[in-house]
Amino acid sequence: MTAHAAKTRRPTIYDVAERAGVSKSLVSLVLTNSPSVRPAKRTAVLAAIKELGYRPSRAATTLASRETKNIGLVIDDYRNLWFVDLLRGMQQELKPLGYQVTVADSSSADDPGQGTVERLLSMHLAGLVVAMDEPRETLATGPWTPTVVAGWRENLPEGADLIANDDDAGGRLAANYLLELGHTKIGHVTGSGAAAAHRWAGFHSRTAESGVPLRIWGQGHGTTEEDGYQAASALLAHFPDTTAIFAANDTMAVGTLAAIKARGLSVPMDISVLGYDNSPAAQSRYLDISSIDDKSEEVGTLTAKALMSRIADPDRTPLRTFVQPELIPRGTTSRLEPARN
Amino acid sequence: MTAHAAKTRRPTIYDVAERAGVSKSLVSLVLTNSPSVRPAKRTAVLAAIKELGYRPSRAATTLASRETKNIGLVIDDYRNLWFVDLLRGMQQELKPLGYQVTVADSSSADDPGQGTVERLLSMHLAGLVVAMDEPRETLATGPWTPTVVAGWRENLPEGADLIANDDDAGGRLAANYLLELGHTKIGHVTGSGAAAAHRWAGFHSRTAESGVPLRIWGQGHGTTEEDGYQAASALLAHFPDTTAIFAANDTMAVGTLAAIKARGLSVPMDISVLGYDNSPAAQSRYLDISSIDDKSEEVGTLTAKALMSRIADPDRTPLRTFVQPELIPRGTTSRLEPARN
DNA sequence: CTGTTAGCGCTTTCAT
DNA sequence: ATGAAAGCGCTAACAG
Repeated sequence: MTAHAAKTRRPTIYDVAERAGVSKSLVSLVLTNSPSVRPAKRTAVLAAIKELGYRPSRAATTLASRETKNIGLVIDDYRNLWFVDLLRGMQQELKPLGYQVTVADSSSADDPGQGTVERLLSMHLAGLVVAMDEPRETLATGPWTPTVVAGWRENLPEGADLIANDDDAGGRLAANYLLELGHTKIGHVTGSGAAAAHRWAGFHSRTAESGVPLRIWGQGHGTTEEDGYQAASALLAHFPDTTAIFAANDTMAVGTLAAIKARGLSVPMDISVLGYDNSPAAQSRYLDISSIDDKSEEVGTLTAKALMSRIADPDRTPLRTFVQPELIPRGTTSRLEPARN
Repeated sequence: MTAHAAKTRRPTIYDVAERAGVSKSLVSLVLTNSPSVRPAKRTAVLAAIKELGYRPSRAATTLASRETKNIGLVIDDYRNLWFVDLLRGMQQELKPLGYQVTVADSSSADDPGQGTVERLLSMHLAGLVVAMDEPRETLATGPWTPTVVAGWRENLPEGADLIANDDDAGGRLAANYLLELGHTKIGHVTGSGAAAAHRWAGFHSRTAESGVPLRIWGQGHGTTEEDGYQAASALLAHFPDTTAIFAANDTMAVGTLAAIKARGLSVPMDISVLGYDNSPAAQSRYLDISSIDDKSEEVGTLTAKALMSRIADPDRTPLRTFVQPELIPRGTTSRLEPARN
């Protein structure tokens, strides 16, 4: 903008029209990339826009056009990095179509969950993606906004699609892997939440098939690193001969690592540790944690597709899609040494 | 909403008024919490709102009231967790005032940086907070939106306030600490970016004062864990007698830890490692990395205050505020054993 | 206290 | 190809 741009009110489409010597409608036409605008006029308008530092008002545009290209993504905590891949997957699918996604975390709202959704919903969203474990209650999203739930399976809003990583299968994958490695004194540190519950269920069902008893700790508690540390510490205190521990998520796996270190044992020589999420922490060169990849990015692209298809056909029957997780072996797991035990 | 809620258009203030048997203005009054509404009418309106599943249109509200209570926060990557504390600090100050903050990451925009800001700016923001290191260019924010830059000091938009952690002081703090611990063979792994540059400068100025030469690695490269690993590996390959390494950030410190482990050395017995940011990784019970706390939350509250004061007085002279960092000693640093060397 | 009347900035027919 | 006019849903004076 030019130097004389005083700190006056922000320019409107009228200012641009006047400066370019055209009508407001013409400006609107170039704004929407209408092909039926003479090049000369178009450049004149573009020039005026630049000179004035004009930026269309999103509010006015939304109001007038009665639709937005915005889709909202609700997560529960920015520190749960799994949403980053989810987001990337969504963007990949959505950006070419001109949509933008706005993310909001519910933890910062006064009213956990509902407040954030409320706020997002008030902006004429084209669609809503809910990605939080443990929603306090069923979300009242209203029937006007296509919504898909990513990664959580309880209390789905009516009519919403569900796209999630198959935590049950992931749990079985984990159990199978540890069993194949020869472990039979197996522990599991878990916590609250639907995801943890399913991982546990899958894990348990597989170990049960092999007649291997499970040492479980952490039920009803949180899923932070500290929770993982506490649960693993307790587990090891009660069952010192444990040779493998499956943690409900990578963060808890780090806590488990701390608990093992605190007992003076080493990983994976004494105890194997397996996490879940294939988070940045697991991928860390230093931590190098064996983990189950929940394919968040794929969940993201499928979520986006579900959204698009529901926008096209609001009445189609709700989807229930489960993405198969994948085991990523790394440095924290190893075959049980015959020597031990 | 009731079961008969057909999938029709979303209800407007008119529908609510009609259902409650009042005028549109009255509905608007209860929406804005006007005290001059009779309780009976108010409850009637509230009931109608609930029954209809009505949600005010943000676009219309914004357009009509000519102001929003929205402030935007631009970051460069959701994985850079430092923004979480910044955000918390801002929220703490802003929420009581009724403002909400919308965060957007520039990495997901086609046009890095500018695209995101552009989008944010188009929504009648009450204020804008820019929190990214290494902006490609000066941001054209326009004079209509009060903006404050948090944590970065180059290429400030004209008229913007600056609130940042004092990286120079932090660097000096780091050097002083390592020196006090008795280290004299000191290394530094750094990377690109203004923050890293200042940390390095401060660190260097302090070691120089004590006549201690510095082994520096990583200039011009990135600041990821892998970058930290590479830089630290190279540094140690050239100067195997190094006893302490200061990393430009915690992530690089983790990479440094990996490099040290790869050489078969241990921390802090053989080498002390000091990070910067006091990130969740540093605070991890398992990693337990000594670090410099950049007081992001405080930067956040000051940022919010700067924003509020500028909204009140758009013409006040730009602030340049530096927050003093604090050293947090943890398990990765220790006094140099007299035995060694 | 409550209803009426103007717009907010922009998109959209509909003419020209 | 371009201009005129009519709203989008809501707030904000003003009257009653």
